[in-house]
Amino acid sequence: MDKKSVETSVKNEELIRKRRDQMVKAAVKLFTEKGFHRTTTREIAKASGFSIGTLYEYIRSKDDVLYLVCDDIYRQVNTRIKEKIDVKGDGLACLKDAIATYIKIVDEMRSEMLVMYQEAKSLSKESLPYVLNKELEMAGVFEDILGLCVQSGQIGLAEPEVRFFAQHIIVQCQMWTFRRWALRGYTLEEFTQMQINAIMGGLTSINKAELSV
Amino acid sequence: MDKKSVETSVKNEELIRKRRDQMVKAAVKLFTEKGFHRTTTREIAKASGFSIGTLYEYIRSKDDVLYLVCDDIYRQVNTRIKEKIDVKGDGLACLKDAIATYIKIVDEMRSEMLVMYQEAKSLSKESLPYVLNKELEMAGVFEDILGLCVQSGQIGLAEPEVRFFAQHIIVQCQMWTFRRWALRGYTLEEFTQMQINAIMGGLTSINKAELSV
Amino acid sequence: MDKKSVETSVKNEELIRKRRDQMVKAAVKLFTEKGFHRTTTREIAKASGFSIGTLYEYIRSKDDVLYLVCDDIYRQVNTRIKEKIDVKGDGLACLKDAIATYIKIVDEMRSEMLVMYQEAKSLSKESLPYVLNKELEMAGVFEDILGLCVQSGQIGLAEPEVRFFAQHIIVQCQMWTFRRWALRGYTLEEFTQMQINAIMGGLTSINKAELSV
Amino acid sequence: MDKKSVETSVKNEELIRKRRDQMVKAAVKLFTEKGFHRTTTREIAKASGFSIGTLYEYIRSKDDVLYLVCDDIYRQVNTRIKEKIDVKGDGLACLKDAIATYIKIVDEMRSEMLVMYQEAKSLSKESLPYVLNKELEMAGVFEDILGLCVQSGQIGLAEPEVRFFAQHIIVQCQMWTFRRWALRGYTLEEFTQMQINAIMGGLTSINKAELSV
DNA sequence: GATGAATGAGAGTTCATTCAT
DNA sequence: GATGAATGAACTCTCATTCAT
Repeated sequence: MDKKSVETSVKNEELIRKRRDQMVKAAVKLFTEKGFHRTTTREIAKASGFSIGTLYEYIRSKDDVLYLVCDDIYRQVNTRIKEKIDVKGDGLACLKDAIATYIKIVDEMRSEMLVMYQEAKSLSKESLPYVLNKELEMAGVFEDILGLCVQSGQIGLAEPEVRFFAQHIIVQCQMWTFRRWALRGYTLEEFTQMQINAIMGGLTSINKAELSV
Repeated sequence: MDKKSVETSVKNEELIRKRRDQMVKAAVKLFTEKGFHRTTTREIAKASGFSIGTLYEYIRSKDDVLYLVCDDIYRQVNTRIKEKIDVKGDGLACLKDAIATYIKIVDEMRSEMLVMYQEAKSLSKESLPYVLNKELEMAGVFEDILGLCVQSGQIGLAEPEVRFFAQHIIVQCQMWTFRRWALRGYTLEEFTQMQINAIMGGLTSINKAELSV
Repeated sequence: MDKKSVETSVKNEELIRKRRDQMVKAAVKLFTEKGFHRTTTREIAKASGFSIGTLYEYIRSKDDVLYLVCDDIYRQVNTRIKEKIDVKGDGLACLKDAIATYIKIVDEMRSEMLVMYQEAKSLSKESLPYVLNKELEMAGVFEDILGLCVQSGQIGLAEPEVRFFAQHIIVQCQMWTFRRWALRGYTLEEFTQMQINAIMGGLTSINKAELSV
Repeated sequence: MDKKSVETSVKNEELIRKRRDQMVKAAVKLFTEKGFHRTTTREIAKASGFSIGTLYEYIRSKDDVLYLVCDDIYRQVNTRIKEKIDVKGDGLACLKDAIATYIKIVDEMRSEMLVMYQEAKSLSKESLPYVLNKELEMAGVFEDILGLCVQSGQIGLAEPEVRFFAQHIIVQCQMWTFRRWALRGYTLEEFTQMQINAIMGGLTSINKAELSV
């Protein structure tokens, strides 16, 4: 299931892309302000710059809008990650860079990601797994980097621990969006530094910690 | 603003407590299944065991139900925390216990907490700060424990770092609810152990980590 | 159909009178402020100083309250008219006095009468004729006075004209309630004087007027 | 604030006019039968010939219907008055004609005006002044005619008396709607003749009357 | 392809009335 | 006689969706 899977009565692919861009942009703005359920399709159409009739030429239902929004956001996030994060060289250095980079991406796409985390639960039974999969794909990057560290002997983690740690890291970075209210006092730089310390510290000292538990 | 602040036309306090318990229990179940917006007041009334008219004798609007749900959950979580977490003795040992205990509470109240994190954004402008405050109160417990560690010289953190770390810990523990889909492979015990390793490792090695960054 | 016709489950007549007085007083106040339909039975009960359950011990339905209110108002108006208006002596002088007196009564019972004229249409099919009858009874007083004038030869009106003129007079006096917004500029005295001039002028000159038409 | 001030989600002005005509016509009928409060929006929609959804495309709330009804009635009344009443020539003759004409208009629009006088009180705080203003506008026509009489020396009235007398006349004419139940015995012609006698007699004899009071 | 008027199921909420206590 | 919790029919209003133009 991918972007094309949302059926359309319009044939011109170029136009579809254009209209959906307008739509997603408008929807993210509206969902950010008032949430998915409190936003009406009329509002989405109006903010997109076309009529309600036209909106329904490019989607089958309001749920499709949410799906397109989530899909678009993941697309962007993944693109940026692939552009900016290289999985090679020194494992730990690579990880540190990746964390900083990912937090920066999270910061740039703050509203979008917040919308996604708050509304994803409203996705249809069919769309949700697809979206969660994209999230796992993203986690994969961190798993790869952690794998690099393991391979080079920098850290000692079994496979299940690697998977867990990737999630651990992602959640910490995303916290910048969903716990914003509790982090008002910190700048992006401070937050980044503290997260790197906390995460990487935890990682490198696991063996010692395990002994002491 | 506390529980009593939601106005009622019913006067019998005992009855109010009873009916609201029924209501909150029913609402949590329904919100878990289909979310706040997709649940109708009629469904809440029915699941509570009384009529729609009776429901509205105990609340003024649907939003009140959400508020009562959040309020009730925090009340329970805080009660359990105060019952089970002692802030005294060896700081690090205390912290380890606290993490394990908190994760256990999170696990027991999984549905409730999930509902809260997903729907809190729908709270009214007046209720939201109240609820966020309860969350900060909860974070306070971890700040206190970290303070204990700092005092005893077990870890070296400045005040802002303490506040940050408390949030860091809370988010990691709560992850057991909102990232459940990504943690299917782990038992509660495994998850707890890994989090303790990750968090406490990170903590004790911060000085070292800072040097190496 | 009279006051007693509104059935009660309470037997003590004294109590019935007392409770209904409270009720009517409260209802007039509320109906004045927000109209019959926008006033709830709960509000009436509360303003009356007893519970909703008690309210329904003294009425069968909300409509009964309106009936009791109208009935009570007519009772008061008629009592005052009978107290203060004498149908004897010089016809025209008597009429002039009656007009002034009636306007005074209208002024004293402004809110009550306004409520009645605005809400009477909501009376049940059975109550309305009864209330309208009371109004005709009131008009009867003016018919009697006009009869006095005719008998003494002061004015020359046939019977149908007498009936019409009584209505004409009553409407002009009541105008002080229902056209208040258009009469803001006048004092009660000015209004009274102008009405007397207008009405009595019309009356005494009818023969002449008829010729000129 | 005029007809257009009631917001619509429909853009086609022609259609708005048409639908609102249907709506007002239906509403007047229903309000006449059962009053504003006892009429439901669904009934209005149905009687208008469209669905409840469509009704709400042309109004924002039920109150708007009442406003549109009142506005429409005044529009019609004023149009007819301007068509049929000329303020020129012999003052008294003009006045006599105006009274007869206005009573005829009142008779033609009996139900409409009755609705208005009974329900206007339910208009919103913003609409009421607008509607009362229209009524004063109407009174202005009679003030002008009376002014004509004063100028030509046919009657001797000061300005405040002129304003009062205009109200006096209007109320007498409208009485044909709101006191119908008391005027059953008279034909329109009889009523008209009697009112002309009563009003014009009062008017022309005022100087004389004042002396005798 | 684009439009927007029309639809009606369904949502939240109110309130007159009842009846066990 | 008094109380007030419970009831549910009925109300106003919304909004996703369709389809003729």
